[in-house]
Amino acid sequence: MRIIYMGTPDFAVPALEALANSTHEVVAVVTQPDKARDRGKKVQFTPVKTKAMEYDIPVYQPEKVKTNEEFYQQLVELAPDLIVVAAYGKILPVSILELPKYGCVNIHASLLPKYRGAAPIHRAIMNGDKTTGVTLMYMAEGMDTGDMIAKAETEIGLKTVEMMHEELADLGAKLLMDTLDQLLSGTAPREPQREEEATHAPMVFKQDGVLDYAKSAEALCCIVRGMNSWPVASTTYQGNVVKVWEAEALDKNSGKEPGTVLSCDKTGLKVACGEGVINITKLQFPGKRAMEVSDYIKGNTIEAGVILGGN
RNA sequence: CGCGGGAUGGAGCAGUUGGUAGCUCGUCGGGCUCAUAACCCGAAGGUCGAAGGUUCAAGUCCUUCUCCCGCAA
Repeated sequence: MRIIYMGTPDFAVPALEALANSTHEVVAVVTQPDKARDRGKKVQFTPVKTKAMEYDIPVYQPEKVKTNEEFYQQLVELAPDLIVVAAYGKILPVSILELPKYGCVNIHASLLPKYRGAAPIHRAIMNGDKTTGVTLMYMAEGMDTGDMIAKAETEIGLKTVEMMHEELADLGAKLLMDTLDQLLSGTAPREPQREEEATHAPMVFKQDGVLDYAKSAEALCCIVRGMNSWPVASTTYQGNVVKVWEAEALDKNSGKEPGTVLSCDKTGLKVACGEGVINITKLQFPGKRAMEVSDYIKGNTIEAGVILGGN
């Protein structure tokens, strides 16, 4: 069978790899255009493009897909039986959704209908959810609103976004492969989403990771994990933006004003919160690399009593 | 050539107007102690990111390069 794969970031790589290694033919990969990003504005390929090139699969990178007749014609000529999408990053018009004989399916990193949208993994962790998962679904016009085909659930525990990304990417790939035969014979199940249970997971920005010590230590730790390794939680110390990579909630109260540094030693940087105490164990100062607090204090000090956050 | 920060013993940092390279932690040895991640004494360990230049003399000034980091995307 002829399959077109559309995806962009690392999350979309495992499923592409699984398909490429299957008995089916991935006739084309569609991914976001190369962009000059990072320091020195170097042009970088998307992870999916890099993987596609390893398998010598033709890569398409249209700037626009909505009203792009030329791109649509290219897809028509490729005559796909199925289109698989995973974190592609652009909205597909109905004309494309209806093109393949067996439809367009999407791998979404949440247990739909919860966390529809751009940052489902981040939001699930930041909200302190116990579990999350991946959902394989048929694509519809709305944002992640299509009928569901299969799901896989997993514990969040103390995992960071980065760890969950990897895990869910693999789970998603597995889900796809387990269901592929049904998809390609038109016998896959279809379960409509319960609209009333739907929630949205908007994109995360740096601003979302600015620690507000009025919150509970528990909640702040979820944010820290939900922002690691991107965009990374942060706080302010003496006018510098300090990134907070790792932290744990301590089950005790200080009575001090939220944001007050209680102590800073090799066991961590303890800060008073609205509820509980947060123990920051790994941070990063401007121009420096991330380091354990136990390393940081070998040549620096953070005195007890100062207030972090300054806002 | 997008803007800026950094590269100093294993780790984290100092190093003033250029003049024998320091601090904290760690490591090793010894001591104190019922004991210790605590304390005391001592030791090892650095061609100061690389290459050139200026100088009587460069971690410190000039040039080029490499790598790392933040912002912006």
